[in-house]
Amino acid sequence: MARKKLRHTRIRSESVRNSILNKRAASLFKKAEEFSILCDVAVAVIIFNQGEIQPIAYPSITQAKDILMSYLSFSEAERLKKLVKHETYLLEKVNEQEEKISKIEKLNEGKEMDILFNQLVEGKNTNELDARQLKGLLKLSAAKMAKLNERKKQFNQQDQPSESLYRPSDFKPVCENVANQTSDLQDFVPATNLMEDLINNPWFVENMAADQNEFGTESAPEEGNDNNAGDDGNPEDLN
Amino acid sequence: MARKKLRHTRIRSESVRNSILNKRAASLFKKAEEFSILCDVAVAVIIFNQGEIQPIAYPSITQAKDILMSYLSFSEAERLKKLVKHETYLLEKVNEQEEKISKIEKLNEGKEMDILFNQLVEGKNTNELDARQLKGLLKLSAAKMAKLNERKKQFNQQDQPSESLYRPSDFKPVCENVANQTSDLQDFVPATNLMEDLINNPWFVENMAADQNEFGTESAPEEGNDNNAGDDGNPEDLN
DNA sequence: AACTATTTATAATA
DNA sequence: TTATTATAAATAGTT
Repeated sequence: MARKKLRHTRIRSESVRNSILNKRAASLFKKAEEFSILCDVAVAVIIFNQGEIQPIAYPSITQAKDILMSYLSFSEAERLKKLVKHETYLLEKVNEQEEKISKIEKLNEGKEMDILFNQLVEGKNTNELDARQLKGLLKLSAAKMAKLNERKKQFNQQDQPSESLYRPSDFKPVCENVANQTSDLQDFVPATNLMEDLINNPWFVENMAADQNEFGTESAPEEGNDNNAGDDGNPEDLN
Repeated sequence: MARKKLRHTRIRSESVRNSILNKRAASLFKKAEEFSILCDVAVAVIIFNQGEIQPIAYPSITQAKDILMSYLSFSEAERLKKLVKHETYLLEKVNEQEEKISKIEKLNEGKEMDILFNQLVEGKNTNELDARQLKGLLKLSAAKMAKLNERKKQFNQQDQPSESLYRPSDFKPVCENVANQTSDLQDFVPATNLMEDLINNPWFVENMAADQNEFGTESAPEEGNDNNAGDDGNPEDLN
């Protein structure tokens, strides 16, 4: 600097300031260039003049950007990469879990229906059930019905004495231990007959048929576009 | 600058080069500071010495970063923020789902046990069950047992005719529609008696008792540190 | 923009 | 390393 000591404050005159700015910027860039060659370093200089959107930069805006990014983005970009990876991982996890939930819920519904069916067998009042439960239940009971009917047919075909129905030729005691431990084993009756009795139980049959007629008209009239009236109980008719 | 003309090539000696690097960097920063004050501009200088991860920067790494980010990385920084937010969202979702799964699975286990119990009542061979199923089943059956015993006690206390047991005073037909549609309604027997019959069924009682003795010694001997031998079937003894 | 009196920066040396 | 110093370079103020 010359003629006088350098100022430590902002230059008031805008024209002077701009003049100085250009000189000093050029000088700074020249020094930066010398520096980078002499010392074999990468140097980036960026100058933001307030009011102007575009900065002036050494070696160039693009190069300065790249140089800076190579550092700022080293840590940041690594973090970014990790984040993206993490995000991908999380998204996968979410999808996996959603599938898992879906499967479990399906399974759950099936099990619930099984329970409801058994509760019904145990005498639960069907008025306590909602439309969804009834629908699932009907599906299940139709399936069970079909199974039982088939079994009944087999029994009738064989036309054997009723004792052999409860103790078929391949019957084995449920627990060998029990067989050895209990003395009054011969007069027990396997619980298997409980279900079989159902198909000969008029209450069960009538109740099942009535439920199918009633369904969708009283418990849940809003979604009642089902036309199950006159349903013969064929499982194929239930979705 | 002094003594001789400046070189236009890289300094060979590493010690000299490093010495020069420090001087020149300081000088550059000094000029940058003067410049920014005099001309009221924002200046950022970043010097990357190859091999070193951390750069040297004016006004500071953080400030240089900020200055640059305000121009170069506006979009990038926004993207980063959004990613972080998204990640938080996903993490929350994952946690929610994990809780959901946990709840469903718990519920599921309970239902499964209910089903197993009913299957057992229907005559399923207990040898088909694994240790976990047996354990849950025992818990459930003990609870049901207790309920039934209590009920049985009530019945015995009341000492009423058996018809009133099956048709208590508050009994209502399961389906009004059925009552109106079926003529042979009066001779139906509610299925409620099926479960009640169990507690008088020697097979069921013996089988339950046998299961508890057998449990953990044959079906799953590897985790058999349970000592249920001589268990009286009291539900409090089951975990 | 060019000049120039100075100040600053700094390469080589101690 | 640090200090010295001769000298190149930068530059405020002037024209």
